[in-house]
Amino acid sequence: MTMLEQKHLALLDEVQRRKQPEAGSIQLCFELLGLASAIDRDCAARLAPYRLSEGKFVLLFLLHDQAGGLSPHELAERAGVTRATITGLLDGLERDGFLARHDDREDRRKVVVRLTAKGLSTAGELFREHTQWIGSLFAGLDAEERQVLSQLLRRVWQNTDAAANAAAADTTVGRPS
Amino acid sequence: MTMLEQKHLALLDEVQRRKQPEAGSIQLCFELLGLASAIDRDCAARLAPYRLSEGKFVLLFLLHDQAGGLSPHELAERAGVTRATITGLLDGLERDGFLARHDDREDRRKVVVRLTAKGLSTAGELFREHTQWIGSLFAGLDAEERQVLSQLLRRVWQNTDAAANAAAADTTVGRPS
DNA sequence: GACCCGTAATTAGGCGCCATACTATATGCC
DNA sequence: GGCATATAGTATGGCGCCTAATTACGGGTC
Repeated sequence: MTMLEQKHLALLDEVQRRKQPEAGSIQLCFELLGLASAIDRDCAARLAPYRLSEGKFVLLFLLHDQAGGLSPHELAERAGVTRATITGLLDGLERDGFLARHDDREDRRKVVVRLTAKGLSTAGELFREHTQWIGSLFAGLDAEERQVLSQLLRRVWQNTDAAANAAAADTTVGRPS
Repeated sequence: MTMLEQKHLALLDEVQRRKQPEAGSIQLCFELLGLASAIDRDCAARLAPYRLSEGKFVLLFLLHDQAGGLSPHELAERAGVTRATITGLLDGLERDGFLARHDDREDRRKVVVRLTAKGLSTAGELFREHTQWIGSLFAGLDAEERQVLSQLLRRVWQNTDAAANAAAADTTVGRPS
């Protein structure tokens, strides 16, 4: 069994047929992407019975220890998505009874989002399940192997645009590395 | 700079605060997912100037050496998405002049999709660019390191549902592993 | 108090993906 | 021939994400 995705097979075939020197890198890249997709799919499948998506789960988690609630704005910042996206996720979560929106009495532009009892218990339950599941994915690797994997991933990440942009920001604000 | 995504930071913080034993695995998992997302984002950014998405690029590639064209059905199979998804992608690609739909004279249910000249040249150009770019991501790793990374990824993949399902299918059809 | 500007949240519209339901055509069986 | 069934493609509606536009409110300035 291959861990590659269907869409990548044709690409890889062609690269290998042409005997291009990048073939090894490309297969490796597709293995990495395929594994990440498989993990995302598993995650979605685990959350689906609760009528939750990964994005919604993150909101539940962000709210689980905030007795005073959070505003959509804060949720957007901490989840790393736009406020517009938060609006849509909150709509679904409110519809399904996981949380409620309340008016902020001090600043009438604001909304305060708080979990319901259902939301709170679901968040706790899922948090435990979720961490155990992820732990089980990497259960086969010992501490040293995990360290090696982390280092290799980090070195690849250095070549992405995200890293390049971070480095550029670094040189303009602080010192060049 | 961290390669973790915003949404993962809060989760990871909480796990570490609770000193759960899975903390190392979870950080590693999030590094893996973050790298994959960074690669996907870079890919999307590279294709955006052409008004293409990754899904559309795959279709262009699948068609680039098919002088006789392919049907939406075949495209769906080879790309690993549903026919409905193909319809949407084709709509966009046809609108932007990369390809055209023709009626099949032999089977009037069928449609034959063929690249235009523009589609053909774009596909060729992008295929070269794309493979070089992926090669550059992994340029920092030598053959042995790539091998190690591949093996580690594969061992993690063994613990996903995809692998479990593949194994189950195996035992029903052929011999247990 | 009227004005401008910034901020909070939402709406509107787009994209890519999905599952489901529908239409048209082909094909096998009686 | 006539009908059931399968297949090809599409339409519809949902989700998560985005950007841009809109609406409501707050706070400063004159």
